[in-house]
Amino acid sequence: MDVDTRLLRYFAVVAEEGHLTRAAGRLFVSQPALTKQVKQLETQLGVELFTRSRAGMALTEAGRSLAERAPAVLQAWDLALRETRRASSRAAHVLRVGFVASAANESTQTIVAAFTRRRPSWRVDMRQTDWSDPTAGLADGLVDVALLRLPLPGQDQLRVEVVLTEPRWVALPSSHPLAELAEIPFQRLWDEPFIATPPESGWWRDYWLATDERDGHEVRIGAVARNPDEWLSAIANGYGVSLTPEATARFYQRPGVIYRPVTGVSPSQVGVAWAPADDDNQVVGDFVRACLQHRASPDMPGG
Amino acid sequence: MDVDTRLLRYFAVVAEEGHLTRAAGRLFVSQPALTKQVKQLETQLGVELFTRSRAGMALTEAGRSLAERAPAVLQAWDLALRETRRASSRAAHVLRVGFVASAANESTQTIVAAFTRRRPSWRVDMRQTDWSDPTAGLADGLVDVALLRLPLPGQDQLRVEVVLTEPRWVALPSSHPLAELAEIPFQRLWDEPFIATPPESGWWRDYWLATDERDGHEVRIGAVARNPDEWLSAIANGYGVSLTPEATARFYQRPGVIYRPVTGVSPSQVGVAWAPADDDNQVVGDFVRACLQHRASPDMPGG
DNA sequence: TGCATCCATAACCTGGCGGCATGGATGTCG
DNA sequence: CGACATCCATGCCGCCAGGTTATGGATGCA
Repeated sequence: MDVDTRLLRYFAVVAEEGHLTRAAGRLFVSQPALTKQVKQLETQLGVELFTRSRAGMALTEAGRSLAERAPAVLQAWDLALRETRRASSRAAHVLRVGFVASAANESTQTIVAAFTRRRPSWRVDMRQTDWSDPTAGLADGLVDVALLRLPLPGQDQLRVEVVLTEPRWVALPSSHPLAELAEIPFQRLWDEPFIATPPESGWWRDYWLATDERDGHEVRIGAVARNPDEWLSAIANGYGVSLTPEATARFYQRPGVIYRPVTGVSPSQVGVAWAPADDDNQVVGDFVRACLQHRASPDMPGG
Repeated sequence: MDVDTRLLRYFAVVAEEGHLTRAAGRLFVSQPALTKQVKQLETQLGVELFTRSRAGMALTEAGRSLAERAPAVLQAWDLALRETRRASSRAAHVLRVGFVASAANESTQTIVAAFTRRRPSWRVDMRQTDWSDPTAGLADGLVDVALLRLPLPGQDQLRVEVVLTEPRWVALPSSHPLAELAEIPFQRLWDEPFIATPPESGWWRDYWLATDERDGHEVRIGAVARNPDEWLSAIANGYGVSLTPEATARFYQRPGVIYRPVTGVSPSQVGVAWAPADDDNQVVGDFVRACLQHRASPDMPGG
């Protein structure tokens, strides 16, 4: 008998939540859709997985059994998926490089050029992810190596080398009163609403809100942005301000948004990261070396 | 990303066969359907799995990677499926007993009655499968224990106890010339067309065609039947004759079909079988004991 | 009694899967 | 050299299954 892994994911979430309605929310589908899917799974299996009540959905014995084993199925598929994609890019001499918007700056082209000199037969496939995944797809095996903003959650599961360090600035609506200052003490921003990355990004979100550097002061979220366009629009609309790497000031000029240096917040770093499984991967190694070479002589592309 | 396990099965078969057309045959789908499914899998993965040529489909590197891991996914799902169903019937105090049509005879009710005396709180769920699966669902984990016709393919992966032995008879169209004999030497049937079980039943099919007892004589297939109704119709229609257990003569009387003893073919056995994993399952054990008790005193249901 | 919170059901729309028929490429054989 | 066989791909169509919105039914709470 066949199943769609989607059904198993649905089931797993419902089992975990214990509520159809809440699970539907987490899965971004309507509650009737989930009702039908769960029912269908039960029909296909010929087994009751939940006992329904107004209080929610409780697992039956059979449901518990499935809930125990479904994750293994999903993981097996996930592994197959990642390894297949990895094999594909490898065979095509394509290095998949993930990056988050804020990590891409002038250095990127220099690094890629240096890598291409080391591996002339290889092509670099740059893949940008939105800010819900600070690992830029590395954690999911979607890329072989990634240019990231440090620090980030899950960092200790990855190999990381620092490529460069730069101060954090702030982006403000150009009409903002503080825009008149040439340089802004962070404390002056404590009561401003901030534009935040999505909650899925974990404490990376907190890092860019600098929650640790507010002396206990509560942070106000003015809006959530998943990518530079949403972010720039939110700021230009006056929904809030946002810390950002200095390089952003050069890369994302837009009417209505201005950038200012900030004092009183720690600097940010760009790092190159890869999976421990690729420690012996010479191609990944060459890309990392290209990054480190850049670190040594950032102004000399031919370095 | 989600997949239907069906897609993975399709892929695995195509990978194994190396030919879309042949794989389609094995999977009982049309070749265009397979073409589309494989393409879709490739699109979803964003990866080429095969290199097409007029000679067939050859796996790419990525395809090989997937072909290595897909079986693990399918097995994980298969295990989850079986264990869930097992948990369900166990929790409901239901013993799932599989049987093939020809194995069910007078003994069945006696055995079930004896089991019920041993386990009054348990219900027996009798599940008949068609003749494409001689294990009556035991191999697929659809049942906990099965009443089968021995011998059968895969027998050595199962625990088996013989319940009874009976001669094989032949079923003929009533208008058949040989019907006038009170007893038919098997050799007289060598040139008759035979009704066969489906090919999926493996050499169980050959056993009921008695291919080993024809002295090398080629067997003629007159029709294929998956269940008693198809079988009786085929015989009544004159498509062929068929060996069958003696008990069938009592259970499946129908106008146009007669039964005669046959000399020169080995007898057949009814066995009870269970999965080695259930060696310590006391409920399965009780059912087996009920069968063996029946073997000791078949005429005394209370025995 | 009115409201909130669950899950189930109904009606509807759409996309995907399967089938058949057919096309295109490429060896093989008379 | 042309007819044929053998692959896989494509176009078209019917149908089902998944999703959505709106609504109903049961139950606990203020």
